[in-house]
Amino acid sequence: MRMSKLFFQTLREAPADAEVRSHQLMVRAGLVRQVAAGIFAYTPLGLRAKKKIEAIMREEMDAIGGQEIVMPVVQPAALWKRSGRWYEIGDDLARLTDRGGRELVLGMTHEEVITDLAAGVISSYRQLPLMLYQIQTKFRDEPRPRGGLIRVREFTMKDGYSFHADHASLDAYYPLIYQAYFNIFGRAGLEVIAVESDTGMMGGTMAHEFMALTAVGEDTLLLCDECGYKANRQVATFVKSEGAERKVEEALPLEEIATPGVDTIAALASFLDIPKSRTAKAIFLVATREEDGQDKEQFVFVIVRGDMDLNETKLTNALKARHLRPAQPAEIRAVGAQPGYGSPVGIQRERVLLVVDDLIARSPNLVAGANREGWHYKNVNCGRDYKPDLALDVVAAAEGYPCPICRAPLRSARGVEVGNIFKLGTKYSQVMEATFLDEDGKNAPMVMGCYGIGSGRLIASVIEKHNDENGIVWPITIAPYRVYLVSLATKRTPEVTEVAERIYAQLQEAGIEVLYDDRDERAGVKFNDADLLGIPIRLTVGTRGVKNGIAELKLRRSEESLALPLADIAHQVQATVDAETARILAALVTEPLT
RNA sequence: CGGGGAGUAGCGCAGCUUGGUAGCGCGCUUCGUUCGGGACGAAGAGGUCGGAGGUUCAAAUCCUCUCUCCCCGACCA
Repeated sequence: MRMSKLFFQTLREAPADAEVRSHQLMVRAGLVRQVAAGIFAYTPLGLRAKKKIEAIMREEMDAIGGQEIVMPVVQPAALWKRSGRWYEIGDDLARLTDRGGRELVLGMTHEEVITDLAAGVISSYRQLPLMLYQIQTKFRDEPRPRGGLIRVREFTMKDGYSFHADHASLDAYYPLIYQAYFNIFGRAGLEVIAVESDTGMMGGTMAHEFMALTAVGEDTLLLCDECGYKANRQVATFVKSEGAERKVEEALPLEEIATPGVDTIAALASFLDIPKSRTAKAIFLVATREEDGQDKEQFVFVIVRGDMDLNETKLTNALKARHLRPAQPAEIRAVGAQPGYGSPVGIQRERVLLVVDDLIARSPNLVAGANREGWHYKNVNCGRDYKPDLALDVVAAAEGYPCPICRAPLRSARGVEVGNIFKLGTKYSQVMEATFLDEDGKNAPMVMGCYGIGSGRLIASVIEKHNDENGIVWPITIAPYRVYLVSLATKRTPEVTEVAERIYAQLQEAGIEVLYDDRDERAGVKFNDADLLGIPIRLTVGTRGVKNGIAELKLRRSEESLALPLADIAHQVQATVDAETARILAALVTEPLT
């Protein structure tokens, strides 16, 4: 491609509204342009990178038996009503009506359509297992897009769905997809870790998220450097030993104490000069739960130790709630509790679901609120002073907490979720009646798995990792072009143009993707753009070189340059392409499923 | 949805306090000189000042409403 004809624009300065590094670089290098909040257009260079990544996805999906299909973005609401998600999902699901008044949705994912599709085609166990995938647009009306392509509303996703005759077949397939995912990210030059994750509204029994570790990540991960335990904070567990150690302490009499103006845990601990771990934190929530096909709201009173935080995901899952929201002050008072001085002692017990963290049940003599402004109780004991409905692990793991496997301190890190895989089981096949006849001639629901990777987020994550002060440093496997050919010709040096044109033709003939900077610009402009665009191999043709019969080859990722004889230059460039590609593939690893 | 910030040329910004001909840098066009790490000179093009309403002789500037975008949080198959 000739730069003089390319639809692109490099910017010397980043747009003011781009804060995240990858966003700034993608806009400055002319890969994407923002159209609306969380909605982007890809321009030619960005699209080429996207297609490269998607080609890798196709190869890896095909290698494990995947068959590519395409499903619609606009889908009938009826399908979503059948799965129930029409009612479960809120405003993230974009809904519209066609001219005939029929309800439609913009697909935010494709479980409904694929399950319906599979149900229509599959009728026998002989057709299973099967894996179908597509690379298609999704639309999720996110409340807050952010970070350029890190979190958007419209995006392209590679989503795959596998169908099995039984759980054993899915269990056998899962490690294959797990490895395929490592292959995809590895080939894209992105190091990821797989962590256990919440199954969320997808449902299912097992799930992993593939996380690229970066500070701009939206998820918090807990990692153990000793034994390799890794989990999303939403599901991470840890060893709660401290409470057990104090179990020997005897329960002391309940005592009411004046604590004027002390309405936070931090203030309470400093007022009484005790560690936060000797206090109980009250959290008031309202859970939406389905009972007899009806949504019902339930006031939930949660108690965790003062030094710990509630993990809402754990609580939501434990309660099988659809949704949790903070309770309003009026709602809190209505059950007999006092905001800021909340206590399980003396509330209208029948109106609340009382949940305590299991550590609370084992921690004696805590300080808790007295449900009276300016007063607290000392020596509150679970079991003696109040009886919880549930005692289970509902607190969030944090940096330094003991690893659940080996007790070494956990480390926390931020990550971007670039892919995820779920064992769905029969969640969708059951409600949508996607059944087949098994070997015994009985109807059974298909067992499903689903597997997703966002293209744009993956590109952004790669750039987030691979850049320097001058611009992007593409891994050669997904770079928009592999070679950036710089001609330093001027009007007075037509011989340089001639050589550059010849090299351009030779490289193209050799099948090497080359971006030819034939613009009438000064050397500095071209070199700076080359750095910004980050094409892995730069070939420079100038007066000096031409005189000596050489062109200059420089890798974007290194400072050194190499003189290449003009004769046979395509072969030498190809060798460099191969070496750079091999360098990335050498980093691929076999990851056993943990 | 709560909190904070911003909308003036393709990009980055000034002008607004104190109302009076809409500006600067980069980029873009033409010509000339230059030419191996973001050249120089000259001449140009490009604007409903986010939108609507109001105050005023007069509004980018003051008032009201509204839309959009960004950041933090809530949220996030």
